[in-house]
Amino acid sequence: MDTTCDQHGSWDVYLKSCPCRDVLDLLANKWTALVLGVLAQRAHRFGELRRAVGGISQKMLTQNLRNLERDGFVSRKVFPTTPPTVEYALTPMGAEVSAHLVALSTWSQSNFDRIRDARSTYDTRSLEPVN
Amino acid sequence: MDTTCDQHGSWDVYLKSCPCRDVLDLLANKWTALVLGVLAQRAHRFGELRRAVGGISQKMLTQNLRNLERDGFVSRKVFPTTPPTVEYALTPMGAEVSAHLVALSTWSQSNFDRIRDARSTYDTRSLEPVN
DNA sequence: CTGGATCCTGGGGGATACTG
DNA sequence: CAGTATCCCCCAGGATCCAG
Repeated sequence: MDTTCDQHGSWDVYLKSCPCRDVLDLLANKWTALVLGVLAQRAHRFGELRRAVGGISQKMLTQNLRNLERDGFVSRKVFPTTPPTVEYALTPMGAEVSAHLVALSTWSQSNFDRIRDARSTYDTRSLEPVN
Repeated sequence: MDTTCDQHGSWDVYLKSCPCRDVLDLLANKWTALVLGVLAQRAHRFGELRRAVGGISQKMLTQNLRNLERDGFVSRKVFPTTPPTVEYALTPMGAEVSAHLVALSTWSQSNFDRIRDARSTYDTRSLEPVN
């Protein structure tokens, strides 16, 4: 069928309705790599995290953290102080994935020059007619 | 400033308007990991690719392939046959990133059981009041 | 077969205001 | 400080039709 993959605990993410698509969607999210990347350095409080990930809105950060917490990538510890203190950290499982994601964002940083070149090549090429 | 990062060819993806955010957005896309994952096995024609990545629409596949081609991750070779034949393949740079992305989707597959557990724990916990 | 062009809807995601 | 709730807009993305 379409949704079952197989019965032995192995899934094929290339199938349309494979349940682990959810996980991949979460990990391959606009913000996830950055959030987990920051948490990979050390635990952060909410406001810290918000400032460390430039441009993320409060709503999106909350939403992402909830999802990451639900799937077991992030732990949320509340200290009953006033004003409230909440600390987010990676779980062991979160550390595993963050390694891959950090590799990705690091790669993007250090290879951006090659990509700029590729873009300008592509853009100029699409202007010239067949020559 | 906010957008410049530094002047020596190094960028900080954690800054709001860092240009390599574009790249990360492309790579951390719902479909990119799957498309590059399929192409990592061998070159594919458009229809093949569409069928290999279950659930992707023709529009999204085209769009993704254009972006991936523009940034130099995928090559597009047209054979002047009738009906037209177009073959997509990874560039060397595409092979580099696909390695990271494949690692990610593979991880999602093989650890989905742990995530299922984390979810059910989270869901049942949120039902119980403080005990 | 490989796409481009169009129409249209759902929800992603920002801004703002309010609570504990 | 760390959220939740609401309003609302915009566009990602599916469906459909058409073309080389």
